[in-house]
Amino acid sequence: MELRDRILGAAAQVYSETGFRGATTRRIAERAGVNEITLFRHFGSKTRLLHEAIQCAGSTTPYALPACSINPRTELREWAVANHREMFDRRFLIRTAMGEMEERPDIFPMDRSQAVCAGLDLKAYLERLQHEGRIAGDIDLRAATTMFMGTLFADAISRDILPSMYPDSAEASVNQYLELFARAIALKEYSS
Amino acid sequence: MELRDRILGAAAQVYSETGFRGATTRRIAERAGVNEITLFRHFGSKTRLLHEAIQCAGSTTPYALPACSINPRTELREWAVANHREMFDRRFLIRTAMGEMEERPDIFPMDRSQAVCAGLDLKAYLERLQHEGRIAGDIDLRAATTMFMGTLFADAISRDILPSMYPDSAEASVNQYLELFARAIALKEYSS
DNA sequence: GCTGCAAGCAAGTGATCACTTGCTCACCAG
DNA sequence: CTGGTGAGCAAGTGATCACTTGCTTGCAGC
Repeated sequence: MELRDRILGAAAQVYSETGFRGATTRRIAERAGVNEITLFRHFGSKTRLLHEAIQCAGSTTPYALPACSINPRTELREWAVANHREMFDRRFLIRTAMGEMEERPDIFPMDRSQAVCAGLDLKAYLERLQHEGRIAGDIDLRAATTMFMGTLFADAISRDILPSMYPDSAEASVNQYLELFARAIALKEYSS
Repeated sequence: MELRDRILGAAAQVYSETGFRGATTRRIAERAGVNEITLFRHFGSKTRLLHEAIQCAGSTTPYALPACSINPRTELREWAVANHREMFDRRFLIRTAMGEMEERPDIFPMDRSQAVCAGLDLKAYLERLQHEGRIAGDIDLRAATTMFMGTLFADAISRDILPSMYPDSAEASVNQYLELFARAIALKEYSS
């Protein structure tokens, strides 16, 4: 089964770099160090191969926020850093897939993507905090969640192509976003 | 000159939908209602045509913030709504161009894109406000700018493909973002 | 040693691509 | 009436694409 995974990895990589049309079976086979015919014997067609490869490369084990928060600031920081890194590592795939979303909507399962799941996780976490009175009651948590996720997302997929806009390190930037976010939702520090 | 502009418009449109490889000269000519050969007579090659078309479709007249602010909240809202709308209208082009950025870095002048220019404008505006004491002095305005621009950007390019994440209207969402942003930077209301 | 399977190799097929050539047609100025 | 100009049309060229066929090779189990 090692060969199959090598092909899938190569396919996802080539797709991320050149898109569906640019990911020719020749290039994928060459990248995987495999004869072109082997692709067709294993996956039938280029479409099926890429579909499976992207599905596989896009799936992720989400980094969850704790059900019972002790130190929100620390928990949010670790969560934000982990989520940012995950999106940053997949930035090539994300950018390519988003660019081809209208033409091939089914190739990347956006509605169960990491960004959406993480957003739901964050919103539930913030609602718990709000219920405990640690966040001002008049805050629209859906907008706050979307804002914070959008900030992390935009940073992760733009950082490498707009270096002048992101001079600080990823971790430092995430810390600054978190600082601003905490002020926006009037997050109360833990009282110990 | 009407025909030339029609070709450029069709080229930008087809590129936005299908990317560089998918934007065949046949499709562009068909969309423009023009013989395929006319493209080559006018622009020499597909590459030159698309280059000019994207350059043209990507250029924009920036909506500037006032040099002397009277009502920051209102000024920021109008600015944010205008910038969001501009990015939203160009979302197809932006997504496609970002997806092909590594393969064809020169086709879309990112470093002078609307997002970057608007970000610089916003940062200068906020610095003026901070100098006037209307924004807390310990706020990192670069991070704040990046956060707000990132929020607007992520909303504009994700809204149509993640409707579950953006149930509210664009204008309502921008208002909510602005509300949170004002809290984050501790923006003081105008005192009149 | 034999069988069966997984993979490689050589060659080719029809489609599509960007781009070219040679010609025609309509229009407009002098 | 004539010459030039800008556009269309028909046809074709070489390259590349996804995918197929027929055959060979290496290897594991019996």
